Amino acid sequence: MKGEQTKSLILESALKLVSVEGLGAVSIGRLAKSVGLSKSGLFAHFKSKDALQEEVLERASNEFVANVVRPALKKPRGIPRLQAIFDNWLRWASSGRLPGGCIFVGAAVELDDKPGALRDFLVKTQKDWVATLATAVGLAVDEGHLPKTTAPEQIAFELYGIMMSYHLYKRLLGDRQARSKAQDACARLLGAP
Amino acid sequence: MKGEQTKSLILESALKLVSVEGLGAVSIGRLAKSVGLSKSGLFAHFKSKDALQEEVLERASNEFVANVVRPALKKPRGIPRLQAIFDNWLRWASSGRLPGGCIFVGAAVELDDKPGALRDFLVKTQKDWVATLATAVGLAVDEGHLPKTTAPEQIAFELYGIMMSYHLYKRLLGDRQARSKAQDACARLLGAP
DNA sequence: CATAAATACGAACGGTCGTGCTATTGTCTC
DNA sequence: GAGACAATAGCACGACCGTTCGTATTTATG
Repeated sequence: MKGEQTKSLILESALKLVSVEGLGAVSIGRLAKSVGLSKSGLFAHFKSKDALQEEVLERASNEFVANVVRPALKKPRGIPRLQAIFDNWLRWASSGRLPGGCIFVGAAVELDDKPGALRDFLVKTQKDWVATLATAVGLAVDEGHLPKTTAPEQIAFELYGIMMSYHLYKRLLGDRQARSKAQDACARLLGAP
Repeated sequence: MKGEQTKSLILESALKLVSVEGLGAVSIGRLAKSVGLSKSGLFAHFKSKDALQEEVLERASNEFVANVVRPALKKPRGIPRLQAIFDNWLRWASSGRLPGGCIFVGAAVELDDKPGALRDFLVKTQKDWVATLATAVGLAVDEGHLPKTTAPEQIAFELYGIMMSYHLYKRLLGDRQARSKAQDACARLLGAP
């Protein structure tokens, strides 16, 4: 089937466009032009714009797992794995791969007041993600890398915040030290009780 | 002049609408309907949509200063003032006043890749804000409330992150403990070296 | 190679968008 | 109260939106 590979090309383009302009700001017409298809030709691959957006989010989620989560699972449990997760996230959030930064940061803010299947899907992926973070922290406690009094969900919350702050400092404020600030914050979080 | 007070009413409505839907998603027609004006009648108050958006951001900034920054300045320098800033921010970020949450969180993500006067204005306000945070931290160091080795800009970065994480946990994930998580994170940041 | 199916195109639909015009209404000043 | 001026409404415009439909072209299948 050639359809599948065209669809994949469309989503590839959509991912970049969405990362820059946001989910709601990408129109089918402009996306079609960026891929070199006609509006209706592109539309035929998805039954609706909602479906297109959902597939974009799904693809982003898959890439996130492949680039951030999965590689880190090869590292030994505990701090090394946590550190790998964090480093991979930093890389993902500012790789040229997504020229506009992490899609989920944009989607989270855009959809937090917009009920619907799209929001539901996003919530699911984000809950999965913080659960993954918390689990990794829990393993670090088990390994004795972090004190037994550590609350994994609290650490996940703070890691999430560091990443968001990094995103903003780098992309909006243009802070060249954003990365080192994020790393310092992470080091203190994981290094001191 | 009646014009000014109508304009104020428009901005009042716009603030709420923008907080829920985002800057780019609020159209002049819908805003007009929500205020009870005709599209052109409303439009006449601003020479362009850009100008309208800028005035919305400016008003939000004024409200932010009035609700978050200024009241905290009455507290004594150091930890008490820092704590007040943080508490006020939490309240602002989830008061019914802005039904969709903090406007700047939305605007920051929406405008980070969209050059223009609007983005420039936002960057200015956000830099002011982190500078204010850092200054408050510096004062706490001067007062001896925080160790002399504290890096104020680093603490500001992390406070920013805690607030962003709180916003997301509460609004998107619907976490009822978001507030206490944010407070715990803040307590650790300001309470332990 | 023929044929059926999958894929892409172009045009058109009712809507909404931001933004100009021209009137008409309302409000302030003397 | 009348005249000047600010404020609002109504309407029209071109552009783009998501979506549908009929048709042409490409691809896969026998």
